[in-house]
Amino acid sequence: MGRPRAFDVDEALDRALRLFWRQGYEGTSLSDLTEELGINRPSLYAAFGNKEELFRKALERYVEHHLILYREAFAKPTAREAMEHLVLGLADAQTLPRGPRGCITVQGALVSGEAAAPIQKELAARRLAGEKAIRERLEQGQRDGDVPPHVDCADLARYINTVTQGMAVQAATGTSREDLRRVARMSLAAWPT
Amino acid sequence: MGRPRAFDVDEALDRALRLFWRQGYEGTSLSDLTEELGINRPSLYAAFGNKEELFRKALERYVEHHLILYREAFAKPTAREAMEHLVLGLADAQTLPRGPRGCITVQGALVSGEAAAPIQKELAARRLAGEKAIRERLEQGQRDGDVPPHVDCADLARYINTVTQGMAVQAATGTSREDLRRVARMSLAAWPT
DNA sequence: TGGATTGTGTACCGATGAGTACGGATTTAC
DNA sequence: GTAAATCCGTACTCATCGGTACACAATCCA
Repeated sequence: MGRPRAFDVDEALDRALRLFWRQGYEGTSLSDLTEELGINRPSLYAAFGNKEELFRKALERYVEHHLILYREAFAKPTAREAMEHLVLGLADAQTLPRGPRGCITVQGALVSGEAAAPIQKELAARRLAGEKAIRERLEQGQRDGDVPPHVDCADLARYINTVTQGMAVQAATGTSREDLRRVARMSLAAWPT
Repeated sequence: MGRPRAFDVDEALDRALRLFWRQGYEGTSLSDLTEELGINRPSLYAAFGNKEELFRKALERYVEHHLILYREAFAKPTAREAMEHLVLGLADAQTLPRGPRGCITVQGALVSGEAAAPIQKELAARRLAGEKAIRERLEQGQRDGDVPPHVDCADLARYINTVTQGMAVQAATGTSREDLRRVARMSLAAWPT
Protein backbone atom coordinates (compact mmCIF):
# COMPACT_ATOMS: atom_id res chain seq x y z
CA MET A 1 0.00 0.00 0.00
CA GLY A 2 1.02 3.57 -0.40
CA ARG A 3 2.54 5.19 -3.44
CA PRO A 4 4.53 2.67 -5.47
CA ARG A 5 8.25 3.10 -6.13
CA ALA A 6 9.03 4.78 -9.44
CA PHE A 7 12.25 2.81 -9.98
CA ASP A 8 13.40 -0.79 -9.96
CA VAL A 9 15.49 -1.56 -6.87
CA ASP A 10 17.60 -4.24 -8.50
CA GLU A 11 18.36 -2.15 -11.55
CA ALA A 12 19.32 0.75 -9.29
CA LEU A 13 21.64 -1.53 -7.34
CA ASP A 14 23.26 -2.69 -10.55
CA ARG A 15 23.86 0.86 -11.66
CA ALA A 16 25.28 1.77 -8.26
CA LEU A 17 27.52 -1.29 -8.40
CA ARG A 18 28.95 -0.31 -11.75
CA LEU A 19 29.61 3.22 -10.57
CA PHE A 20 31.35 2.13 -7.36
CA TRP A 21 33.27 -0.43 -9.38
CA ARG A 22 34.49 2.16 -11.86
CA GLN A 23 35.25 5.01 -9.47
CA GLY A 24 35.76 3.33 -6.12
CA TYR A 25 33.84 3.98 -2.92
CA GLU A 26 35.54 7.24 -2.04
CA GLY A 27 35.57 8.45 -5.64
CA THR A 28 31.81 8.12 -5.96
CA SER A 29 29.70 10.94 -4.53
CA LEU A 30 26.02 10.87 -3.78
CA SER A 31 25.51 13.37 -6.58
CA ASP A 32 27.22 10.91 -8.95
CA LEU A 33 24.88 8.20 -7.70
CA THR A 34 21.62 10.14 -7.89
CA GLU A 35 22.51 11.29 -11.39
CA GLU A 36 23.49 7.80 -12.57
CA LEU A 37 20.51 6.07 -10.98
CA GLY A 38 18.00 8.74 -12.00
CA ILE A 39 16.74 8.77 -8.43
CA ASN A 40 16.76 11.76 -6.13
CA ARG A 41 18.48 11.77 -2.82
CA PRO A 42 15.67 11.08 -0.33
CA SER A 43 14.39 8.19 -2.41
CA LEU A 44 17.85 6.69 -2.44
CA TYR A 45 18.16 7.01 1.32
CA ALA A 46 14.70 5.60 1.92
CA ALA A 47 15.44 2.58 -0.25
CA PHE A 48 19.02 1.79 0.75
CA GLY A 49 19.87 3.48 4.05
CA ASN A 50 23.00 5.46 3.38
CA LYS A 51 26.03 5.43 1.11
CA GLU A 52 27.80 2.67 3.00
CA GLU A 53 24.74 0.40 3.10
CA LEU A 54 24.12 1.04 -0.57
CA PHE A 55 27.67 -0.06 -1.31
CA ARG A 56 27.28 -3.18 0.79
CA LYS A 57 24.04 -4.12 -0.95
CA ALA A 58 25.57 -3.56 -4.36
CA LEU A 59 28.60 -5.60 -3.30
CA GLU A 60 26.32 -8.41 -2.19
CA ARG A 61 24.86 -8.63 -5.67
CA TYR A 62 28.32 -8.67 -7.18
CA VAL A 63 29.52 -11.43 -4.91
CA GLU A 64 26.42 -13.56 -5.50
CA HIS A 65 26.94 -13.25 -9.21
CA HIS A 66 30.59 -14.22 -8.94
CA LEU A 67 29.84 -17.22 -6.77
CA ILE A 68 28.35 -18.75 -9.89
CA LEU A 69 31.72 -18.62 -11.62
CA TYR A 70 33.50 -20.09 -8.61
CA ARG A 71 31.00 -22.92 -8.28
CA GLU A 72 31.15 -23.59 -12.02
CA ALA A 73 34.93 -23.73 -11.87
CA PHE A 74 35.14 -25.83 -8.72
CA ALA A 75 32.80 -28.41 -10.25
CA LYS A 76 35.50 -29.40 -12.76
CA PRO A 77 36.84 -32.91 -12.16
CA THR A 78 40.37 -31.87 -11.22
CA ALA A 79 41.77 -28.95 -9.24
CA ARG A 80 43.95 -27.97 -12.17
CA GLU A 81 40.99 -27.76 -14.51
CA ALA A 82 39.05 -25.90 -11.84
CA MET A 83 41.76 -23.25 -11.54
CA GLU A 84 42.08 -22.92 -15.29
CA HIS A 85 38.36 -22.31 -15.60
CA LEU A 86 38.50 -19.85 -12.72
CA VAL A 87 41.38 -17.66 -13.88
CA LEU A 88 40.14 -17.56 -17.47
CA GLY A 89 36.62 -16.78 -16.26
CA LEU A 90 37.97 -13.99 -14.12
CA ALA A 91 39.94 -12.61 -17.05
CA ASP A 92 36.66 -12.36 -18.93
CA ALA A 93 34.73 -10.94 -15.97
CA GLN A 94 37.34 -8.25 -15.51
CA THR A 95 37.14 -7.09 -19.11
CA LEU A 96 33.41 -7.04 -19.80
CA PRO A 97 32.65 -5.12 -23.00
CA ARG A 98 30.31 -2.60 -21.46
CA GLY A 99 31.24 -3.06 -17.82
CA PRO A 100 33.81 -1.54 -15.49
CA ARG A 101 37.22 -3.19 -15.58
CA GLY A 102 38.74 -5.24 -12.82
CA CYS A 103 37.07 -6.52 -9.68
CA ILE A 104 35.18 -4.43 -7.17
CA THR A 105 36.84 -6.19 -4.23
CA VAL A 106 40.09 -4.72 -5.51
CA GLN A 107 38.98 -1.45 -7.08
CA GLY A 108 36.30 -0.62 -4.51
CA ALA A 109 38.61 0.57 -1.74
CA LEU A 110 42.08 -0.94 -1.83
CA VAL A 111 43.19 1.86 0.50
CA SER A 112 41.17 4.73 1.91
CA GLY A 113 40.92 7.50 4.46
CA GLU A 114 39.51 6.85 7.89
CA ALA A 115 35.89 7.38 6.90
CA ALA A 116 35.91 4.46 4.46
CA ALA A 117 37.92 2.11 6.65
CA PRO A 118 34.97 -0.24 7.33
CA ILE A 119 34.43 -0.70 3.60
CA GLN A 120 38.13 -1.25 3.06
CA LYS A 121 38.15 -3.99 5.70
CA GLU A 122 35.03 -5.59 4.30
CA LEU A 123 36.62 -5.85 0.86
CA ALA A 124 39.85 -7.25 2.28
CA ALA A 125 37.81 -9.91 4.05
CA ARG A 126 36.07 -10.78 0.78
CA ARG A 127 39.41 -11.18 -0.97
CA LEU A 128 40.56 -13.50 1.79
CA ALA A 129 37.34 -15.47 1.48
CA GLY A 130 38.10 -16.03 -2.20
CA GLU A 131 41.55 -17.29 -1.33
CA LYS A 132 40.12 -19.65 1.25
CA ALA A 133 37.67 -21.06 -1.26
CA ILE A 134 40.50 -21.71 -3.69
CA ARG A 135 42.56 -23.37 -0.99
CA GLU A 136 39.70 -25.69 -0.08
CA ARG A 137 39.24 -26.74 -3.69
CA LEU A 138 42.95 -27.49 -3.90
CA GLU A 139 42.78 -29.56 -0.73
CA GLN A 140 39.89 -31.45 -2.26
CA GLY A 141 42.11 -32.12 -5.25
CA GLN A 142 44.76 -33.42 -2.91
CA ARG A 143 42.25 -35.81 -1.36
CA ASP A 144 41.13 -36.81 -4.85
CA GLY A 145 44.72 -37.51 -5.76
CA ASP A 146 44.96 -35.02 -8.63
CA VAL A 147 47.15 -32.61 -6.64
CA PRO A 148 50.51 -33.97 -5.48
CA PRO A 149 50.62 -34.56 -1.71
CA HIS A 150 53.76 -32.47 -1.21
CA VAL A 151 51.98 -29.30 -2.41
CA ASP A 152 51.18 -26.63 0.18
CA CYS A 153 47.64 -25.72 -0.79
CA ALA A 154 47.67 -22.48 1.20
CA ASP A 155 50.71 -21.29 -0.73
CA LEU A 156 49.31 -22.31 -4.08
CA ALA A 157 45.96 -20.70 -3.31
CA ARG A 158 47.71 -17.49 -2.28
CA TYR A 159 49.65 -17.48 -5.52
CA ILE A 160 46.57 -18.00 -7.67
CA ASN A 161 44.66 -15.36 -5.75
CA THR A 162 47.56 -12.96 -6.19
CA VAL A 163 47.52 -13.46 -9.93
CA THR A 164 43.79 -12.78 -10.18
CA GLN A 165 44.20 -9.61 -8.13
CA GLY A 166 47.10 -8.53 -10.26
CA MET A 167 44.83 -9.08 -13.24
CA ALA A 168 42.36 -6.64 -11.72
CA VAL A 169 45.10 -4.01 -11.60
CA GLN A 170 46.07 -4.81 -15.18
CA ALA A 171 42.45 -4.48 -16.24
CA ALA A 172 42.35 -1.01 -14.69
CA THR A 173 45.50 -0.13 -16.61
CA GLY A 174 43.71 -0.97 -19.85
CA THR A 175 45.06 -4.44 -20.68
CA SER A 176 42.93 -6.19 -23.29
CA ARG A 177 40.92 -9.31 -22.65
CA GLU A 178 43.20 -11.38 -24.87
CA ASP A 179 46.33 -10.21 -23.04
CA LEU A 180 44.69 -10.87 -19.70
CA ARG A 181 43.76 -14.38 -20.75
CA ARG A 182 47.35 -14.95 -21.78
CA VAL A 183 48.49 -13.88 -18.32
CA ALA A 184 45.97 -16.23 -16.76
CA ARG A 185 47.19 -19.17 -18.85
CA MET A 186 50.84 -18.40 -18.18
CA SER A 187 50.24 -18.33 -14.46
CA LEU A 188 49.19 -21.98 -14.62
CA ALA A 189 52.62 -22.91 -15.93
CA ALA A 190 53.68 -22.63 -12.28
CA TRP A 191 51.41 -25.56 -11.47
CA PRO A 192 53.30 -28.15 -9.37
CA THR A 193 54.20 -31.53 -10.86
CA MET B 1 67.58 35.77 1.83
CA GLY B 2 64.19 36.13 3.44
CA ARG B 3 62.92 34.10 6.34
CA PRO B 4 64.27 30.55 6.25
CA ARG B 5 61.96 27.57 5.97
CA ALA B 6 61.08 26.01 9.31
CA PHE B 7 60.85 22.46 7.88
CA ASP B 8 62.88 20.14 5.71
CA VAL B 9 61.39 19.82 2.22
CA ASP B 10 62.61 16.29 1.61
CA GLU B 11 61.40 15.02 4.93
CA ALA B 12 58.02 16.63 4.31
CA LEU B 13 57.84 14.95 0.90
CA ASP B 14 58.63 11.60 2.50
CA ARG B 15 55.89 12.03 5.04
CA ALA B 16 53.45 13.07 2.34
CA LEU B 17 54.47 10.05 0.29
CA ARG B 18 53.79 7.67 3.11
CA LEU B 19 50.41 9.20 3.77
CA PHE B 20 49.32 9.07 0.12
CA TRP B 21 50.68 5.55 -0.06
CA ARG B 22 48.67 4.43 2.95
CA GLN B 23 45.40 6.23 2.24
CA GLY B 24 45.47 6.86 -1.48
CA TYR B 25 45.23 10.21 -3.25
CA GLU B 26 41.51 10.70 -2.75
CA GLY B 27 41.57 9.35 0.78
CA THR B 28 44.12 11.89 1.91
CA SER B 29 42.85 15.37 2.72
CA LEU B 30 44.88 18.52 3.08
CA SER B 31 44.07 18.49 6.78
CA ASP B 32 45.55 14.99 6.99
CA LEU B 33 48.65 16.29 5.25
CA THR B 34 49.18 19.45 7.29
CA GLU B 35 48.72 17.46 10.48
CA GLU B 36 51.09 14.68 9.43
CA LEU B 37 53.74 17.03 8.05
CA GLY B 38 53.49 19.52 10.91
CA ILE B 39 53.23 22.30 8.37
CA ASN B 40 50.37 24.70 8.02
CA ARG B 41 48.46 25.10 4.86
CA PRO B 42 49.95 28.20 3.23
CA SER B 43 53.47 26.92 3.82
CA LEU B 44 52.55 23.67 2.12
CA TYR B 45 51.09 25.48 -0.86
CA ALA B 46 54.08 27.83 -1.10
CA ALA B 47 56.48 24.91 -1.08
CA PHE B 48 54.69 22.39 -3.28
CA GLY B 49 52.02 24.15 -5.35
CA ASN B 50 48.84 22.24 -4.63
CA LYS B 51 47.65 18.77 -3.65
CA GLU B 52 48.17 17.28 -7.09
CA GLU B 53 51.69 18.71 -7.47
CA LEU B 54 52.58 17.57 -3.99
CA PHE B 55 51.51 14.05 -4.91
CA ARG B 56 53.54 14.15 -8.12
CA LYS B 57 56.65 15.31 -6.27
CA ALA B 58 56.25 12.65 -3.62
CA LEU B 59 55.70 10.06 -6.37
CA GLU B 60 58.88 11.21 -8.08
CA ARG B 61 60.87 10.44 -4.95
CA TYR B 62 59.24 7.04 -4.70
CA VAL B 63 60.01 6.16 -8.29
CA GLU B 64 63.62 7.32 -8.04
CA HIS B 65 64.09 5.15 -5.00
CA HIS B 66 62.58 2.14 -6.73
CA LEU B 67 64.71 2.61 -9.82
CA ILE B 68 67.61 1.50 -7.66
CA LEU B 69 65.99 -1.89 -7.12
CA TYR B 70 65.20 -2.28 -10.81
CA ARG B 71 68.75 -1.38 -11.83
CA GLU B 72 70.18 -3.67 -9.18
CA ALA B 73 68.01 -6.52 -10.41
CA PHE B 74 68.61 -5.93 -14.10
CA ALA B 75 72.37 -6.00 -13.53
CA LYS B 76 72.21 -9.70 -12.72
CA PRO B 77 73.90 -11.85 -15.37
CA THR B 78 70.75 -13.62 -16.59
CA ALA B 79 67.18 -12.48 -17.08
CA ARG B 80 65.97 -15.24 -14.80
CA GLU B 81 68.20 -14.09 -11.96
CA ALA B 82 67.20 -10.50 -12.66
CA MET B 83 63.52 -11.32 -12.29
CA GLU B 84 64.09 -13.34 -9.16
CA HIS B 85 65.92 -10.43 -7.58
CA LEU B 86 63.18 -8.05 -8.71
CA VAL B 87 60.15 -9.93 -7.43
CA LEU B 88 61.78 -10.78 -4.11
CA GLY B 89 62.97 -7.20 -3.73
CA LEU B 90 59.45 -5.96 -4.43
CA ALA B 91 58.03 -8.40 -1.88
CA ASP B 92 60.30 -6.77 0.69
CA ALA B 93 59.58 -3.22 -0.47
CA GLN B 94 55.86 -3.87 -0.19
CA THR B 95 56.09 -5.08 3.40
CA LEU B 96 58.44 -2.58 5.00
CA PRO B 97 58.33 -2.86 8.81
CA ARG B 98 57.39 0.75 9.49
CA GLY B 99 56.19 1.69 6.03
CA PRO B 100 52.88 1.57 4.21
CA ARG B 101 52.13 -1.72 2.51
CA GLY B 102 52.01 -2.31 -1.22
CA CYS B 103 53.11 0.02 -3.98
CA ILE B 104 51.97 3.59 -4.45
CA THR B 105 51.51 3.12 -8.19
CA VAL B 106 48.81 0.60 -7.28
CA GLN B 107 47.43 1.98 -4.03
CA GLY B 108 47.68 5.67 -4.96
CA ALA B 109 44.67 5.80 -7.24
CA LEU B 110 43.76 2.51 -8.89
CA VAL B 111 40.37 4.01 -9.66
CA SER B 112 38.99 7.43 -8.79
CA GLY B 113 36.35 10.05 -9.40
CA GLU B 114 36.71 12.59 -12.14
CA ALA B 115 38.74 15.05 -10.07
CA ALA B 116 41.61 12.61 -9.56
CA ALA B 117 41.60 11.24 -13.11
CA PRO B 118 44.95 12.87 -14.04
CA ILE B 119 46.64 11.18 -11.08
CA GLN B 120 45.00 7.88 -11.96
CA LYS B 121 46.34 8.09 -15.50
CA GLU B 122 49.79 9.09 -14.32
CA LEU B 123 49.98 6.02 -12.09
CA ALA B 124 48.73 3.73 -14.85
CA ALA B 125 51.49 5.09 -17.08
CA ARG B 126 54.07 4.37 -14.39
CA ARG B 127 52.86 0.80 -14.09
CA LEU B 128 53.16 0.40 -17.84
CA ALA B 129 56.67 1.87 -17.70
CA GLY B 130 57.65 -0.82 -15.19
CA GLU B 131 56.31 -3.50 -17.50
CA LYS B 132 58.22 -2.04 -20.42
CA ALA B 133 61.45 -2.06 -18.41
CA ILE B 134 60.93 -5.72 -17.56
CA ARG B 135 60.22 -6.57 -21.17
CA GLU B 136 63.42 -4.88 -22.31
CA ARG B 137 65.47 -6.81 -19.77
CA LEU B 138 63.90 -10.03 -21.02
CA GLU B 139 64.70 -9.12 -24.61
CA GLN B 140 68.27 -8.48 -23.53
CA GLY B 141 68.29 -11.97 -22.05
CA GLN B 142 67.06 -13.31 -25.35
CA ARG B 143 69.92 -11.59 -27.14
CA ASP B 144 72.30 -12.94 -24.50
CA GLY B 145 70.94 -16.42 -25.10
CA ASP B 146 69.70 -17.05 -21.56
CA VAL B 147 66.05 -16.68 -22.56
CA PRO B 148 64.75 -19.20 -25.11
CA PRO B 149 64.10 -17.59 -28.52
CA HIS B 150 60.53 -18.86 -28.73
CA VAL B 151 59.51 -16.82 -25.63
CA ASP B 152 57.23 -13.82 -26.17
CA CYS B 153 58.94 -11.26 -23.94
CA ALA B 154 55.92 -8.95 -23.91
CA ASP B 155 53.74 -11.76 -22.57
CA LEU B 156 56.27 -12.83 -19.98
CA ALA B 157 56.82 -9.25 -18.85
CA ARG B 158 53.08 -8.72 -18.52
CA TYR B 159 52.79 -11.85 -16.43
CA ILE B 160 55.60 -10.82 -14.08
CA ASN B 161 54.22 -7.31 -13.78
CA THR B 162 50.80 -8.75 -13.00
CA VAL B 163 52.22 -10.85 -10.18
CA THR B 164 53.99 -7.87 -8.61
CA GLN B 165 50.80 -5.83 -8.78
CA GLY B 166 48.82 -8.67 -7.27
CA MET B 167 51.42 -8.71 -4.51
CA ALA B 168 50.62 -5.06 -3.82
CA VAL B 169 46.97 -6.00 -3.32
CA GLN B 170 47.97 -8.88 -1.09
CA ALA B 171 50.17 -6.57 0.94
CA ALA B 172 47.18 -4.28 1.48
CA THR B 173 45.18 -7.28 2.64
CA GLY B 174 47.76 -7.94 5.33
CA THR B 175 49.81 -10.79 3.87
CA SER B 176 53.12 -11.23 5.68
CA ARG B 177 56.50 -10.65 4.10
CA GLU B 178 57.31 -14.35 4.24
CA ASP B 179 54.07 -15.31 2.49
CA LEU B 180 54.61 -12.63 -0.13
CA ARG B 181 58.12 -13.88 -0.79
CA ARG B 182 56.70 -17.38 -1.25
CA VAL B 183 54.26 -16.03 -3.83
CA ALA B 184 57.13 -14.30 -5.61
CA ARG B 185 59.18 -17.48 -5.74
CA MET B 186 56.25 -19.59 -6.89
CA SER B 187 55.53 -17.21 -9.73
CA LEU B 188 58.97 -17.98 -11.17
CA ALA B 189 57.99 -21.63 -11.51
CA ALA B 190 56.15 -20.45 -14.63
CA TRP B 191 59.49 -19.50 -16.20
CA PRO B 192 59.73 -20.93 -19.74
CA THR B 193 62.18 -23.73 -20.51
C1' DT C 1 69.68 50.15 11.39
C1' DG C 2 66.47 49.92 7.67
C1' DG C 3 64.44 48.02 3.48
C1' DA C 4 63.58 44.12 0.67
C1' DT C 5 62.38 39.52 0.68
C1' DT C 6 60.58 35.25 2.03
C1' DG C 7 58.07 32.09 5.30
C1' DT C 8 54.48 31.50 9.06
C1' DG C 9 49.85 31.63 11.25
C1' DT C 10 45.17 32.84 11.68
C1' DA C 11 41.17 33.17 9.77
C1' DC C 12 38.78 33.02 6.06
C1' DC C 13 36.64 31.77 0.97
C1' DG C 14 33.25 29.34 -2.23
C1' DA C 15 32.18 24.63 -3.47
C1' DT C 16 30.90 20.25 -2.39
C1' DG C 17 30.52 16.35 0.84
C1' DA C 18 26.77 13.24 3.17
C1' DG C 19 22.38 13.42 5.08
C1' DT C 20 17.38 15.26 6.09
C1' DA C 21 12.69 18.19 6.94
C1' DC C 22 8.73 18.80 4.92
C1' DG C 23 4.93 19.46 1.79
C1' DG C 24 2.71 17.53 -2.25
C1' DA C 25 1.67 13.40 -5.11
C1' DT C 26 0.03 8.70 -5.61
C1' DT C 27 -1.53 4.57 -4.14
C1' DT C 28 -4.60 0.90 -1.13
C1' DA C 29 -8.21 -0.07 2.29
C1' DC C 30 -12.48 0.84 3.81
C1' DG D 1 -14.85 9.56 -1.19
C1' DT D 2 -11.89 9.75 2.55
C1' DA D 3 -8.10 8.22 5.72
C1' DA D 4 -3.76 5.99 6.08
C1' DA D 5 0.44 4.84 4.11
C1' DT D 6 4.22 5.34 1.13
C1' DC D 7 7.04 7.83 -2.13
C1' DC D 8 8.87 11.96 -4.68
C1' DG D 9 11.03 16.62 -5.12
C1' DT D 10 12.62 20.94 -3.52
C1' DA D 11 15.26 23.01 -0.55
C1' DC D 12 17.73 22.91 3.08
C1' DT D 13 21.32 21.39 7.15
C1' DC D 14 26.19 21.21 8.96
C1' DA D 15 30.85 19.56 8.15
C1' DT D 16 34.62 19.29 5.31
C1' DC D 17 36.81 19.89 0.95
C1' DG D 18 40.84 22.36 -1.60
C1' DG D 19 42.67 26.81 -1.74
C1' DT D 20 43.90 31.79 -0.30
C1' DA D 21 44.19 36.99 1.82
C1' DC D 22 46.63 39.29 4.82
C1' DA D 23 49.17 40.65 8.79
C1' DC D 24 53.31 39.41 11.26
C1' DA D 25 57.98 37.23 11.99
C1' DA D 26 62.61 36.26 10.52
C1' DT D 27 66.28 36.51 7.62
C1' DC D 28 69.93 39.03 4.13
C1' DC D 29 72.07 43.02 2.06
C1' DA D 30 73.23 47.61 2.29
